[in-house]
Amino acid sequence: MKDVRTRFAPSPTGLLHIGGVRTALFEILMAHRHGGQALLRIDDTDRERLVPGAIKSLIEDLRWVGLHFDEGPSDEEIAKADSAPTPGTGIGGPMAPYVQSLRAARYVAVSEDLIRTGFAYRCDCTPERLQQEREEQTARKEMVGYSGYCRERNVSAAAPHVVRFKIPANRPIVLADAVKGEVRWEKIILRDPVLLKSDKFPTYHLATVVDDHDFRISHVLRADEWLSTAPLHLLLFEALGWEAPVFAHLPPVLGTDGKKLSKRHGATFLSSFREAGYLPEAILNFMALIGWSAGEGEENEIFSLQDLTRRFSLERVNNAGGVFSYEKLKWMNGVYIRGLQPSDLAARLRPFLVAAGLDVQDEKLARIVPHIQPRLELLPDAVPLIDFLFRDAIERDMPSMLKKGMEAPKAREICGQIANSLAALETFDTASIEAALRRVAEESGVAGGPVFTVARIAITGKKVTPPLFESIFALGKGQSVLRLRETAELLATQ
RNA sequence: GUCCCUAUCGUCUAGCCCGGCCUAGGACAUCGCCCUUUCACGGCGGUAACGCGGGUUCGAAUCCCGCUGGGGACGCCA
Repeated sequence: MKDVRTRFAPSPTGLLHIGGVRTALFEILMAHRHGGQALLRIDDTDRERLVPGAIKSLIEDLRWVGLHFDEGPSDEEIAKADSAPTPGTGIGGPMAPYVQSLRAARYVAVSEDLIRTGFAYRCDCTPERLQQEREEQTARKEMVGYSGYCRERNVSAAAPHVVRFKIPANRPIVLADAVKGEVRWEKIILRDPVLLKSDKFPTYHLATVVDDHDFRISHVLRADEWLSTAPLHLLLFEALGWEAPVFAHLPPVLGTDGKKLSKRHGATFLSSFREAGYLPEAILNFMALIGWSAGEGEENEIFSLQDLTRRFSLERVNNAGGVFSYEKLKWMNGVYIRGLQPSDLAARLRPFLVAAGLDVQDEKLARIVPHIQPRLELLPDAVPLIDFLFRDAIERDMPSMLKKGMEAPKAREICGQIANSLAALETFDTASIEAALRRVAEESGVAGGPVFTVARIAITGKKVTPPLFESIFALGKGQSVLRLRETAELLATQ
């Protein structure tokens, strides 16, 4: 396959949705698999729904998740298109501009061509008139859509108007979709859709066709919901005398109830996942698996972006929609966390610890990270596990310490003994700490388990913690001894 | 109402195009056991699916038809 070029064309109306992440991923996988380019195009033709700063956040989100486009809007373009731009987010490319509002004149020119060649016409029907038509059609249980009233009226270009495409009657259409296979329409359901709005901006239909042609897009990968408008797009390519790209309609990402994934199902914005402590690598891997699979003989499910790029194929894209499982994503996030270099994990953990109000000390963090690594699914899971390292005062779960026959006086004695033997240690490392604790257990005639529980709660305050000896090592000798003595005093008053 | 897409364990899916190797494989979740100083990780094992009805065929998850279920589209939104 030659000159593969794909595009991701979000509209700057808000934050990047997780479903959009999958589309963007597939665009990139497809292009890069074949040595081509993936472009980012900003579809800002709906002037009413524009959200200031949205272009910037879209690009930042894509960058954070590890999706890097080869061409896209430059800083200058973003500055022109977005009332709240941030320099440094631009991408740039040889076919600028990549923002549709900056190409507005091009769409007007194409729509004029279409009128001239008889494929389109001006229409000045009022919204009220259209509304009325729709109501009547609904009442008659007919297909709703524009009647074609202005088709032969030769509406003047001077007055406010829209430009509509003339849908040919009874014209069968066949789409050779790269994932759905051959899709046929005996007749087209759409009724003379608007190409150019009265504000002279194009609708999606016109803009996407013109741009996919102008940017030499070879493969259009887009969500399933676009399938029903594909005949229109095919007709437009034909009317314009342009070769249509290959279409590939991607199966939808669904919520647990089988409906399109939305806020009701939980977090859907990519930024929410970032804030919840998901790793970009895990998100990408997981999203790839909704709608795509490696195929027969492959039982592994963990794929880096590079693996995915090497293996991706439209043929292996599924037809049916898939439910987004937060549970499985979490598991996969844990897999990726476990695969991180401890220093890397520490760096990713840091902001979450700080956000939780902890006074993070990097040496302690570095000591404990390898031991919490297999215990994390989400980054913030670390907070309750290691907050004892970064607080001066801790709350102690005394009821859990004094369980299963462990009496307060005995616990107090154990705390004292451990404090003494830790204090006496010359080399303070996990091996010597372990030896010391085991010795205390032996001398006090109590099994290791109960002794460790006493120590654990005395030092960390909790019954669920990282491994004890490593925790003590990370905390440090001074603080550990201090906490044991504090606990002994606490127990004296019990 | 019209049109289009779709249908394998609770979930993601392999297998389907090229019928027999499928007593339907893997993963998440779940249950049990092992490991173990807590909690995890890890290991082992279990429960669990071809939507229904007709064909075609010696033989169908795989091919054909119908039904049903689910989703989407029918905007001067994308």
